[in-house]
Parts: sequence; structure tokens; C-alpha cells
Amino acid sequence: MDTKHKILDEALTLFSEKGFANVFVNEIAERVGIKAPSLYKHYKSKQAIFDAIIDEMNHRFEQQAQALTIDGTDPAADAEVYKNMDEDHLVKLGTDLFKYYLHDSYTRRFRKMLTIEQFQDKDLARVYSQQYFDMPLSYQGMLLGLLVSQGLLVTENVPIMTLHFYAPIYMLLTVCDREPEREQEALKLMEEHIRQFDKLYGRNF
Amino acid sequence: MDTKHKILDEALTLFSEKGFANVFVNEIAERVGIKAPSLYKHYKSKQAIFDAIIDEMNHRFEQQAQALTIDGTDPAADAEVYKNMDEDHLVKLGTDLFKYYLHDSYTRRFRKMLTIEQFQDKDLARVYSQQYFDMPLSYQGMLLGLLVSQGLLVTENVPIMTLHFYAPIYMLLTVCDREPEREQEALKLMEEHIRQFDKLYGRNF
DNA sequence: ATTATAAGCTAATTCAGATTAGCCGTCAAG
DNA sequence: CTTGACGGCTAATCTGAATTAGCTTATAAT
Repeated sequence: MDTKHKILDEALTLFSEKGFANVFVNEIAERVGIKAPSLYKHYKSKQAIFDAIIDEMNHRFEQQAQALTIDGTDPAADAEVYKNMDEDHLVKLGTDLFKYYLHDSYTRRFRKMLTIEQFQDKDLARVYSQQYFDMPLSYQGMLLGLLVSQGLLVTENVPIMTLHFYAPIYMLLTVCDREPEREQEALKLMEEHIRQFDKLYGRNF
Repeated sequence: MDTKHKILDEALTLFSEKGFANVFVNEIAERVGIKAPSLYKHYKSKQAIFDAIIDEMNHRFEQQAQALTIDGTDPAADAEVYKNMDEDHLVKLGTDLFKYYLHDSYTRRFRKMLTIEQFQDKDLARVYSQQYFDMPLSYQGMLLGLLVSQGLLVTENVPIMTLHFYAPIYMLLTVCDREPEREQEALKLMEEHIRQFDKLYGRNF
């Protein structure tokens, strides 16, 4: 990784732990292994570093959205995947989703940074809501909608069913972000949540 | 309200909007209607103001916990209240809870401040989780447990049922905190959420 | 009446932390 | 070979924001 990227990487780590205002260019430089003034060979200000992080993230998000949309517009392929979905598969789906969000380094740091900075301006607020509310609900709504059309789940209101699926996952995620030592507890609740979700929405005999 | 309290009040407002590090003692003083140096007649530093806010909150929380526990240990009284609970009552219960959390000025500002500062140290993280995860789940679990013992709701796992009730409320709350203009949308989802919750867990005929 | 304390003000002071100036070595392109 | 861009360094500089000094007035207690 070249210096320019390393700066973004270390800055993101620090911003996600302490917030933009509590990080000194000094610390960023130190972690990168250079002196503070050298940072300015790469970015014209501390703010510019922050902005570059946001830009990079928007870029990744666009790609991601693209990818998901492509998958989504091909229900046939996805339907295949979920053909013989059962409770255990659903648990795995949810748990994997949870673990990915929780452990993927970039995702996690970005989410935490955004959590801290979300009230600074409307743009950041919008990005947060998009990423951790609208997009997950829309994407997972699509997947769960497939399960409904396959007759594996039953509901008259897919969006609310999706909310019931995702909101607990989101909430447990925020707990682990602030108290990582509660991950085991959270995973246990996750599994119980999904099993109960399956019982509630699964076709009952 | 005396100056000493007004300082805490205005500081809390500012901290909840911009975070501790982005607020200048200047701004606090201005809102209080005094000059910055006069603040130091009341608190020995900016940090001391923050600490006083936390102390005051801990105080309020203890009182609150006390009150809730007292109610809770008298199931007879509460049971009376929920004797003829139906879906509309449940919607009202949830909506009121939501609106209280959302609009109560102190609660809202405190929650937003904690959202920003939660990663600064373990104490703040613990307080956040206590207030917005553990306590609500435990208190609402008690209430919903009553409804179960009354036969109004059916489940084998009250804690997870409580998670299903509360997590969507919490999530919609965080959306409104960052994008207040989405309150109507959130209220609509709230109502649908609870109606569906009632259908899922309500005694089915 | 006197005095002590509380609470305000203006005018410094301090200091940390972002940024700039200006120098140096490296290396690839011409 | 030499030149210029790149990326690093040290030593300033600049700024802004917290805090302190020291004065003043009002009020309440002795």
C-alpha cells in the first residue's frame, strides 16, 4: 500500500476510535511512519484527508450497490440459491451477515466513524441512513421477498417483516461496536432471534 | 434556572449537536448570556462541565431505575393496567414510548451526545448500552411478560419477543435523531410494526 | 456600616496543534 | 549526465481556543 493510501487507512482507524476532532495530524503521521508535515505532500489539510475517506467510501458503496442491484434484478439466480432454504440456512444467512458487518475492517471502521460524525451535517446523516437503514432494508427485503414467493415464509407485509429481521441484527451490531466483549452474548441472541423469526414467519402447519 | 444549571443545559444542547471537541466554551457562554471567563466561576474547566452533565444524568437514571423497579415489583398493579390490552392499546403503548424517547428534550439531547461520545471510553460505552439496550429490554420484557402471563401474547421466549418489539423502535429512533424530517415515515412504520407484532405474537384463533 | 463572597467583565497568557517554508536525497525520463 | 518531480525532514509560524489575572459590583451575613 502506498503512503497516500496508508494515510487514509490509519486516519480512518483513528477517526473511528476518537472522532475527527480528537485526532491530531501528528498521530496519523506517526502511524504511517512519517512526520506530520510530510502528510501535506499528499493531502492539503486534515479536512482533505477526511473528505478523501468519504469519497473513497462513496465509491465503494456505489460499486456495492451496483453489484447488489445486478444480483437483485436476476431473481431467477437468487431463487435458485434459496430453493431449499430452511431454518438453519436462515440462521447462517443472518449470522454471516452479522459477522461480516461486524468484522470486516473497513466496514466496521467506517460505520463507527459515521456514527460519531453523523450529526455534523446533512450529507453525513444521509449517508449513514442510506448505508445502515435504507439499503439493508431494501436489499434484504428483496431476498426475503423471494422466500415469500417461494412459499417458505408467509406475510402480507414484506417491508415490515424485513424490519423485524434486520432491526435486531442492527441493534446487536451497535452493541458490539461499543462493547466488543459482548460479541458472544450478541451472537447467541442473534441465533435465537432468527430461529424465532423463522417460527413466526415460517409456514406453520 | 440559575446560571450554573443553564450552563449545563446549553452545553448539553451544543454537545449533542456537535460533540464535545467541536464546541467552544465561547459558544456555551454566549448562549448562557455571559462571557467565557465567567464560566470558570461555576466550573473549573470545559471537561468539568461535561462531567457534571454525566453526573446529573447518572443521577436521573438512578431515580428512573428506582421508579421502574418499584412499579415492576408490584405486578398486581401493572397487571390491572393491562387487563384489557388489545392491538390498539399496544400501538399506543409503543407509539407513546417512541414519541417520549424522541421528543423529551433532555432524553433526546443526552442520547445524541452519548451517541457521539460512546467510543471515547468504556464508562460512556457502558452507560449507553445500559440506557438504550439493557434497561429498555429488561423493563419492556417485564411488561410484555405480564401480557404473556395474562394470555394476551404467546411465546416461549419473552426476551427475544422483547427484542422483536424494541429493536425496530430503537432503530427508527436513531433514524429520526439524525434525520428529523423522516419522523412521519418512521411513525407509520412504527404503527405497522406493532400491528404486525401483535398478529405474530397475539393469541391466534 | 463593614466585609466577605459570588458572579460578572476585560485584558492578558498560554499552549497545543495545524500548516508553511525551505532544504535534501532519490530516481526516472530525456 | 542532469533535471525535475516526488516525498521526506527540521525548524518556524500562525491561529484559535482554553484558561488565568485582576478589577468591579451587588448582596447577604456579622
